[in-house]
Amino acid sequence: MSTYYLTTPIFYVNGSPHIGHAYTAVAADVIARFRRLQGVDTYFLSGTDEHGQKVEKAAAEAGLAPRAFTDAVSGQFRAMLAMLDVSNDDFIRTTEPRHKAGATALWQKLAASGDIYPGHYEGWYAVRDEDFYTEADLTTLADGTRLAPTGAPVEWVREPNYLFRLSAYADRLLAHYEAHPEFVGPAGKRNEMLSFIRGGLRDLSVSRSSFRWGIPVPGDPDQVMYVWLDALANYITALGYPDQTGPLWRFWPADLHLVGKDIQRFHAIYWPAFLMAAGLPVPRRIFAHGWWTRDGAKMSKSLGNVVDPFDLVTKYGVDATRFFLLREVPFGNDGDFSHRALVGRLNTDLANGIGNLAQRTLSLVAKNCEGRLPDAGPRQPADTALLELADALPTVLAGAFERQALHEALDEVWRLVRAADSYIDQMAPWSLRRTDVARMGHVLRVLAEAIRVAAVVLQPFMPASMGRLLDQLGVSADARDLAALQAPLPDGIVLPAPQGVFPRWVEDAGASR
RNA sequence: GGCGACGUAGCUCAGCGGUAGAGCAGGGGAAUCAUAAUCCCUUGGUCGGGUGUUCAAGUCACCCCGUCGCUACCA
Repeated sequence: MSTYYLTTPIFYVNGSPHIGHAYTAVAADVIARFRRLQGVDTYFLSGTDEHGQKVEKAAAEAGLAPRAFTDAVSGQFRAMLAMLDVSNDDFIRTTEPRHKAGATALWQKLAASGDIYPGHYEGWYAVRDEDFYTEADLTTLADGTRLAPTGAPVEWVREPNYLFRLSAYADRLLAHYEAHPEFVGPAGKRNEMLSFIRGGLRDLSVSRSSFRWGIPVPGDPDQVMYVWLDALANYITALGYPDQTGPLWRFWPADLHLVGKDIQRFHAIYWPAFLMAAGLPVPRRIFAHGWWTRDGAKMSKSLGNVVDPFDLVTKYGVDATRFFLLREVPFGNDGDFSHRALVGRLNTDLANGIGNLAQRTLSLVAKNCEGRLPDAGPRQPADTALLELADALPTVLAGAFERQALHEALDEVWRLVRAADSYIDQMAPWSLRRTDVARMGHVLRVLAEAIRVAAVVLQPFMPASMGRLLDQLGVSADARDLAALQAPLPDGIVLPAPQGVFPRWVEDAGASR
């Protein structure tokens, strides 16, 4: 049986979850659920990244010990996943013993092979920002003082550190990119990674001594591991690394690391280099999605326009939220969130679209077929045309999922929904009721089959709603994967009373925005 | 500054050498099974500007204008 291993980034716990985190998690969940629907042995990992200076600082500001702070924030991320119906198989925290042990083993492996060596990092450092800057970022004043872009004065500092021999991997990385054009997506991001590598790779400082909140460097208690080396290791420590004989190790290498575009480089360059150095296969694909703005403006805490995923779900419901995030914008592009846009999708695509289609079909069955699924009859050309569109859907969607073209997958389903609405209008079963009852039944049966296909393939996007729709279509709980679509629904099964799946959003009198 | 991407209907985008497309929004009509939902028809584009290659260019090349991304040790 083929396997599929996909991951979200582990979320950095220096702040609460926002729509960006929800987006990554939902997208990954949809992909994982689709693989399961295909019958693929799937493993889906999420988690939290809890070390580093920023977390140490955020904890101090909150008046908490780092561990107490990360326990709380990590819990918020876990709650977010649960609320969004995200079906991750595991949730790893970098503060867990299993992770620390695995990350330590990885370090030792890299040190043993000579890819980590003692050295020092030096550069322009701004004490006020607690950050290093490159020469190009700096402004030099008349008196020779150099300033960071933030206006903070910088000084040249030299910190003893362990370095990773990244420079030695440029050629191997380029060769890998060459041999695997699909390694990084979208294509534009791949170009950026390539030009970064071609621009020359310098050895990477992989330890820090300026703060304490991290995994200690083996054999050197004065240093902690660089958070990225620590964090990236989660993808293998969750599978049991360094033990490569455990039950989960079969999932390595990962099929897909889904990431936000801001952390592409760490995943597409540093991580594969670490893995090469450790003698492990590299992930098959790294795909970066875009960012959300809010009503056209950048989201930021200071502007106070951050979209809280908990609020979204409370207000619009889980499935409408999930659907909106994936339907509104081509996956990989940036998108804009607005109440208006979300309500537009909710009403047009869900309530007026598939919701209404199912309701009109099922209520005709309820009223005119004694609530039983009518038999399939001889097919007329229009029937065949609609059913062929439906039957092709699983394959078409599989292709879209292969490329993480989630918006395209939805687009394809809606082609079927529109075709079905067109079909029902042309066939007019409400007229056939008086002229040709048998044909009316056959038409409704064709519609039921088409809706069933749509509902099955939409389960990954809207698990709860599509579950309810499949209930109404009389599809048993164990016959809801792609393989089950091969068999027609049993004739004559009794269907429950139809009930709208997606109510229209009606603006309250008092509601603004 | 360097490298790269993009600029197509009001909006969001697809098309990437052979008579300009989709969804939404707008207009007209039909139907009445349905969540006043649906269906059909339709308005709308000198495909950022220019030069060139070609029998033929949103589609290739070059230049210009505009927008955006990357340009490493915060994540």
